Amino acid sequence: MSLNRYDPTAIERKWYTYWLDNNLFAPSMGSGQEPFCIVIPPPNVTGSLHMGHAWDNTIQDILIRWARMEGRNALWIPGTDHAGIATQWMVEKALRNRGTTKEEIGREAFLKETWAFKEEAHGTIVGQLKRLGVSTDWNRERFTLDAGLSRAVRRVFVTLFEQGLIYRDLRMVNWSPGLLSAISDLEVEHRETDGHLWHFRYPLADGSGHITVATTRPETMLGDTAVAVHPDDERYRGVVGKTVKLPLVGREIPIVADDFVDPAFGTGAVKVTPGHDPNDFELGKRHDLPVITVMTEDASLNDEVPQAYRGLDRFEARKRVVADMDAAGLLEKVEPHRHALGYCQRSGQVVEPRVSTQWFVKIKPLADKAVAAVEDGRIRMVPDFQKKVFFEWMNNIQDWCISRQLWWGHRIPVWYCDACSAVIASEEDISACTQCGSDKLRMDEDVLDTWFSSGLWPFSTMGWPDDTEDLRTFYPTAVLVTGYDILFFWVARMAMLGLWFMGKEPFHEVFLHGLLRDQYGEKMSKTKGNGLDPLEMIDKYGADALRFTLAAGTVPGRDMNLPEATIEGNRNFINKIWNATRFVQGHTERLGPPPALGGVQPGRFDRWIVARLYQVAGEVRTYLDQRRLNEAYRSLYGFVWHEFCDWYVEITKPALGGEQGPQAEQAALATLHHVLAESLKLLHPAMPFVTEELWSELPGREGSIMVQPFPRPEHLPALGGAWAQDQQAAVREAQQLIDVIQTVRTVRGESNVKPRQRIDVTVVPEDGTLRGLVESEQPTVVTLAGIGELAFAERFAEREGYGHGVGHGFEVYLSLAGLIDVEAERQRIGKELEKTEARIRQLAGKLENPAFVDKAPAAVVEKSREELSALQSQLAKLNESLTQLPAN
RNA sequence: GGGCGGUUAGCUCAGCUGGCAGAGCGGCGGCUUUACAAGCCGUAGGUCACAGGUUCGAUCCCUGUACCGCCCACCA
Repeated sequence: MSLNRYDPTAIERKWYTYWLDNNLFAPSMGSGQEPFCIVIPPPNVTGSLHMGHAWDNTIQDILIRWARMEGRNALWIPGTDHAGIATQWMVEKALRNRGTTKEEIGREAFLKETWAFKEEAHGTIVGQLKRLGVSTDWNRERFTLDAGLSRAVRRVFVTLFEQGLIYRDLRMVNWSPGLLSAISDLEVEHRETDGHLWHFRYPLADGSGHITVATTRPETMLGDTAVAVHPDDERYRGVVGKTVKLPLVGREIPIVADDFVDPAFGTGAVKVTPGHDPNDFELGKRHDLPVITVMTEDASLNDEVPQAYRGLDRFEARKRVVADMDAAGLLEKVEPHRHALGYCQRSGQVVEPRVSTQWFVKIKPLADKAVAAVEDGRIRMVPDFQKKVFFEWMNNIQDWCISRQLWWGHRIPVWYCDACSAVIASEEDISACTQCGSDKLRMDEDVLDTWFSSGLWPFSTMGWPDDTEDLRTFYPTAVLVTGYDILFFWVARMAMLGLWFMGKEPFHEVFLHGLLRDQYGEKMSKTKGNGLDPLEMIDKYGADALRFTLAAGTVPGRDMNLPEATIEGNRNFINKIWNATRFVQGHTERLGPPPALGGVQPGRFDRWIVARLYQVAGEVRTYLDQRRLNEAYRSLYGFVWHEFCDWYVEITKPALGGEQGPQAEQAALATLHHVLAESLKLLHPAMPFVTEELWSELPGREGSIMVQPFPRPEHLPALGGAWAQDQQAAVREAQQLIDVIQTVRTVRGESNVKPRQRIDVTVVPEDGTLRGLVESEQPTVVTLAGIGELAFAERFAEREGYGHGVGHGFEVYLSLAGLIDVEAERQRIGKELEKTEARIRQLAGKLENPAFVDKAPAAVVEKSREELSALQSQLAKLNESLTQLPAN
């Protein structure tokens, strides 16, 4: 069968089904095979995947498919994350749209609702991943809330609890009034915000005057329990120990001295609200101040404040307090003030510091192990500079607040006994108190931070806490691929928990890619609506084009801009490969199946393209190994398009036309086939669908391209015959011949000679080697350069009517009588002269410098000398050519 | 307030042991060349942000400056 026009949608579904049906994504589990495992960063079941996911998964698929072709026991485990906050937020939003709330329908119904939501999102996500072509082993798919993973979560919680590394405490936490839950430090987003600094007068209780405090949060004054000044501040020396009467409230509160206060900021006196400010909370502890929480969970004022303010939202209350203070003549002044405010990442609400009882992980002991593993290289970071970022955070890490006042997630496996007040952590559900036997047990209402379960992902997905074959085979995983934006959220947690529970790092390498941006460098996001939708791009250009684009844009750690035009360009590249295959296929059908390489007598160009193929194969492997995907695919793209298609395919045309005898014909056919087939293999990890399709079209190819050996430079010597001999010479000679052809073409182009018009050419080589070379490849040179009569001369004096070109070690003269544009020619030569002269000055200067000649490596000096003399002879030729141009 | 990136062609970006600055897109000129107009041939375009330093030699290494982006951070 022969190929039609390239149409991605026509082939992609077919091959994905084929791969699944043939179970090609499962690990081979062959003994002696080196394992190579990746666990997918589980996408949130909140909706659909964006381009960032497509990027992340393309990289992983490339690494996995490559490893498979290298003969490794490759496994990629797929799965999804329940994403507690994010998912609950979406479902709550949906409920609100239906005019109800989760409280109204109750916990059980809400969870049912959320599971349904999850199922739908999951279906969408899996469908998208399949469209992208990911070769994950779907039989091993996991979900963070499934039974196995939940068991792992409980095991980890209870173990850490028993080790004293999980504790419950009354603390000031980041409270999200939008979510009605505590959130971790990492979930707080700091943003510079314009605010004000209000100066309030607090009258001294003894009537001897007032003290002025400065605050950005007037409403919290209703919860003030002190005023603080710096102990050394002369201005306030006399008032420390006195009390003030808190305006609007009437409470008498002390003036205390504390080092924390910065005398230079504001008035040097600060109101102290231990219930609503982390600093004040600490300060309050030092001075034994009462903690008054003046807000409800949704951040409106509660009954601890005077009647007039109760029930007001905190920002309403702020206005009211300022107005009332002003009315009382106690507002001294208001200054604009820009400061960083904490916002809840999910709900967007300003975080309200709030004292509450939460569960924490004492994280330092775990962090130390992770830092050590990165320091000593058990975990490698790509790019390397991310190590610094990692250490910075890990070395200043704070205890991790893991309880969330949500419903969607792993319930905290702790029971409280109302009879004996025991607190029991248990892996199994319990119905009676393990201390007193009472059945008056209450299970903790809260759930765990989502990242608590994702942190176990590299081993929970493999069946831990059971001792499974997967764990024994695939843990530690080879590489974790993700964006640098979740280094702390996820990578750090996996490193810590993996080392703690498995005793081994969860991955040998962390490969951090960047963030995707649009063509203007803006971060892609749903809210901005500037994101390219991966499915839309796949529909339009094919998954392979999208994947190749993402791969070729992958520079470790660097953000990528993704203009649609780039995807289009790469679709065109695929189209090029498609058509090259059609070309080869056409000749195969005509001439019969291609012989093996070992059975033909290769010509110079055959040896050249094969040598280049294996050079490129070496580069691709090296670059992939270094995770420099951009370089790997730049190299491959250039080879396939600009060497194989632009040159080699063109070069074979005369031979395939039978002009050079049966031997050359067979050699060309065999070489075309081989180079194409091997190129398809090199391309396969990046563009699996089209390479599989084209592979299946090549005669004599058996089985999926997925499991073919990835080409290596070492394969070249095994080809036998003349293939491995004098590769350098073949490459050098081919390049010289190409130079001759290009030089002729340039002169033709400058004089606007029609492509089909044959022109007589005289080549003036500097030595006999080149002449012999051109003569031996005359048919190729003549065809590709559009030459009529090809002649050689040692000197060529006649200029009139001739176009002149200078290449490396030769000149060409084109018989262009009547065609030559003298003025254009003069300008072109003039320009060439300038360039040559400039370079000569540069080189000569260098060589006249004794320091250079002395100190630079001999090879560099020698190279410069050679280049200089070549340029000088070129210069002479150009000058001669210029002076002999006809006057007009 | 600390820290990390970036600044290279009109645009988007490569350039990883210092030795002639590259690609894609876009531009310009020419092509119905029997795989491909999603193409082919040719071509123009750069003080590698700025200032110093190291070096025979710096886009690359060091120091500083200016912008841009990001991360972390409890000064009200």
